[in-house]
Amino acid sequence: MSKAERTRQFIIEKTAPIFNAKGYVGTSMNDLMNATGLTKGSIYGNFENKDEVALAAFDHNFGAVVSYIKFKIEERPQIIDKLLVYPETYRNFLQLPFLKAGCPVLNTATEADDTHPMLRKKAINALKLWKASVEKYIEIGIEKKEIKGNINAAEFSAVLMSLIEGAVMQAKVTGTSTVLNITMDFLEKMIKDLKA
Amino acid sequence: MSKAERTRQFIIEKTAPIFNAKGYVGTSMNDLMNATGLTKGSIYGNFENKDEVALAAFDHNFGAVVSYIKFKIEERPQIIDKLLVYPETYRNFLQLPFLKAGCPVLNTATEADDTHPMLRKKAINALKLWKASVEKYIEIGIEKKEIKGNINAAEFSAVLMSLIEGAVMQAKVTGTSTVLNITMDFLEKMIKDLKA
DNA sequence: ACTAAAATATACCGATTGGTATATTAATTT
DNA sequence: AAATTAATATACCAATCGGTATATTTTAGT
Repeated sequence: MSKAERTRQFIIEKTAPIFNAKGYVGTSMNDLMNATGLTKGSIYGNFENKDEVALAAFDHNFGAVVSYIKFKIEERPQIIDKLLVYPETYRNFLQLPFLKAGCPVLNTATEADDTHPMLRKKAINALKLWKASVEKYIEIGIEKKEIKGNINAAEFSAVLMSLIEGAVMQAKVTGTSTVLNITMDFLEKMIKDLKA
Repeated sequence: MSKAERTRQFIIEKTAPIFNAKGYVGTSMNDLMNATGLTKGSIYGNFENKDEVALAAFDHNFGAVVSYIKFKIEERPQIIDKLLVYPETYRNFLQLPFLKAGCPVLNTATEADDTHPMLRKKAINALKLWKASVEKYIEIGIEKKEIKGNINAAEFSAVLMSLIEGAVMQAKVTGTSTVLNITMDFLEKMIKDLKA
């Protein structure tokens, strides 16, 4: 890993939380300089423009969530237990360092939908990956007879994702976890109800 | 209604959709001038600063949703039918002029949670009103024996709101309604299941 | 240790930001 | 119709925006 590659990674890691908290337009080059301790010339030496930093920051933020969840899922042998990772994770998202500014997909989607096509595309793709992953587990669960055969994977993933994103939004803005906990309780019941 | 009051209202109506689409930081005074056809001096003659326009714009955007839903709810005598207004409305939100830029509560909450305390407070209050309204209908429904007695109003409102907000976010960013329709189908089933 | 190249800092650019003081126009009152 | 007040437009402000050209420093290869 060259010096430049390390610096690039350093910039991404330091600025990613700021982009997630303040959004794309809300984050200035000055913010990036303060967060990294580097000067503007140094940042522009490693990135073409602000867009490129923001896009890399999103990948980093989303990647952190994905790898955390993936790790927890892979620890568990049973499909139902794997799916329970989602409510368990988001129930405590305010305490998780890479999620305390909120879900990067949610934040990026609501800001970029009408304003920033490239970030929007990233958010769309993240949703697609998440959906595909949940559906795959449902299908595997059905195959393995761990999940009832009549479960609709597309419906279940839509409900799971909507519940999480909607509850995360409410918890983040209010600063309280009551609605989040109630919603995650409901989701856990739903997941356990999948059992064949 | 004085000229000034009419102008103030005019500014709010013309700029509210822009604030909802581009967000608070993403909307500039220039945007407000273009949207109204008025000059900066004229806008500042009717509002103290950009904040005051943004706060009034949020009230207007949220008020539009509330009055639309309230009207539809009041048309229906049965509690279950009243609650069905929510999925019916949000299922078509991309076609409704005051919602086509997305839910103002969702948009404002995700932008303002870490950045703009006054807008954040407005979003929190909007959620509180929505929650109280849903819970009230549940309680009335139970009293009137239209809804099962063992239904938890707090749980139901949390799930209803999370499902809607999460699905709206996904529909808005992807530009497609499949996930939204699936989720609203699920919510409708849940509401019909409340029946005593 | 010397040199070439890569990485970072400095100083600047024009454009735009939110905001204001003042001039001008339009509406209201007498 | 004249005078007063309210509403709007014009012209400007300092600060900040994202971005760049160039100078300086640091790193890596010989």
